[in-house]
Amino acid sequence: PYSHNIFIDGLCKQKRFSEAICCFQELRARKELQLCTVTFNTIMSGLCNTGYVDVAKLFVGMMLKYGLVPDRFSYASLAHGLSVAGRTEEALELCEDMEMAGIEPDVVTYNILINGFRILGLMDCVWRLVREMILKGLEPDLVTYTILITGHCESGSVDVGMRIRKEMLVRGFQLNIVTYSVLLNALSKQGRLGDVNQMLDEMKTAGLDMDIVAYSTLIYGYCKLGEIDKALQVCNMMRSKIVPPN
RNA sequence: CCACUUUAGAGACCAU
Repeated sequence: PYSHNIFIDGLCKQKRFSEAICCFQELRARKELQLCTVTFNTIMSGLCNTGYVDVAKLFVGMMLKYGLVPDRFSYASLAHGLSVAGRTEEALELCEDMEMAGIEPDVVTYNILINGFRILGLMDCVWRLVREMILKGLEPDLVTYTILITGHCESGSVDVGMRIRKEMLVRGFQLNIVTYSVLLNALSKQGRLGDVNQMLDEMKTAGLDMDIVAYSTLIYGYCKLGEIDKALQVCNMMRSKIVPPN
């Protein structure tokens, strides 16, 4: 029953928007299949992830004409598009509109905005939002923490990043491969081989599988650390495994 | 271990 949405999503994810929109128009012309909010969300999300936020916004007007109301997915897609474009203030306003429309911000909403301010390097705004979400009874999740670590590592304080990692462990969070990749990247850029090895030990203990980004990060990191033989070793290890492409 | 849509990580390439 959702095959048309799945199809449009596939086209969007391959950035084949003209075909996606063709398909969309065809659905629009054929009355028996109803366009629904998900159909619009799929297109908008695809556009937003490709930098066409303003085009995506046009679809909001269109969906309203169809009597469809944007849901939290619609708002999240747009807010994300704005955030990664460095337009986090606009994203913030959009989320306020969402709240006015009766949709409460959730962890994803906050993560999007927090990441937006992280991209702008505004860590004070980042923390302001973290405090705000906690006050609203929302718990920062693994994604939130990863953004925080990324932000601090980027702004030069890998130690703060490591402290947040410790905080996560204390609070019972299992770091995942993304979080470790962030740390590996920052630590090797800082020349902290000892810490890199400690993280690798932790990952092994936790039974985490390396993925393609982690491998690439580690190979690059070892090269930066001057450990070319280690880098080659990782290359060979990677070759002997099946690593899903991204 | 999964079936319609939203959030976090690397490098390379290209452009500037």
